Amino acid sequence: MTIGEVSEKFDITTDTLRYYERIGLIPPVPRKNNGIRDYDETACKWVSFIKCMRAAGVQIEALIEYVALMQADSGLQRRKDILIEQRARLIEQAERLRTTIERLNYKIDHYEDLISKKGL
Amino acid sequence: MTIGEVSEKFDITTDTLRYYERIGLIPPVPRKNNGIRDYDETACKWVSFIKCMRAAGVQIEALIEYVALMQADSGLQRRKDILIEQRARLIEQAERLRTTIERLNYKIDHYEDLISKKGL
DNA sequence: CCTTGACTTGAAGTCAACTTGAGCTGATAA
DNA sequence: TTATCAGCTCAAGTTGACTTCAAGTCAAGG
Repeated sequence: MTIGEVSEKFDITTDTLRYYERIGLIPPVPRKNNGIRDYDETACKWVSFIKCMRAAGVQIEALIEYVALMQADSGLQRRKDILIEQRARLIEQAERLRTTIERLNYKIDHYEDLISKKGL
Repeated sequence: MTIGEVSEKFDITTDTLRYYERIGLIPPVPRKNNGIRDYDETACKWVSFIKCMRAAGVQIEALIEYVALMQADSGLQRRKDILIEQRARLIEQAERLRTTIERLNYKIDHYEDLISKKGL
């Protein structure tokens, strides 16, 4: 797959894909003889993984460390720890979202009351 | 309450509190004769509300508009719409978090397998 | 042959959301 | 009394995560 196709597929600009690779957020993508990136399934899976993590707000730093360990095929325990820590962050964030949504629900109900009363 | 006390209470730096007020993220805080901020209950409630919203990732822009309408005591329907839109965003984000946490769970389980096998 | 889309490095630009610094006042404690 | 707080303002700086630009080269398709 060319970078253009991957860009379409995951809705990430080619610039961002190259940027991600440059900073080590995804491992080096295999190239054709002419040096053009040729995304294989593994590369695509990385893109998908990173996209998912970033969309949830996982920090680039943590992902870079994870990807580096992955490439070195080392730090099994450390890799697991990174994922556990990031998961904990996300769980916290999910809880914050929950309470905030609650608060908004309450306020919105209040507006509904006010607006319906205005009509009388 | 002084800005310092409010800062302690909500764990927001005094700088950030002043910044929030300056950009209209919270309404102007009442002052003492000498010009020093004197947070009353209303002001504290605003701080609490904004802190909650920001922690969940609600954009400053939307909050500024909301606060402005609130001060003008106008745009009842618009205010409600802002809250509804922001709530929708948060619900989407909560869903993204959910799927990402799932994905991490899966990967972490996988690492548990690998690590336990290594011991054999 | 020329256009198109790929590629390079490296730096500069952008945007949101703070954070810091400069330079001030006025109250309090050693 | 000196100095050290806490407060004030306003402008400028920082950070994270891209995004764009310069200034090219290269290779395949029409």
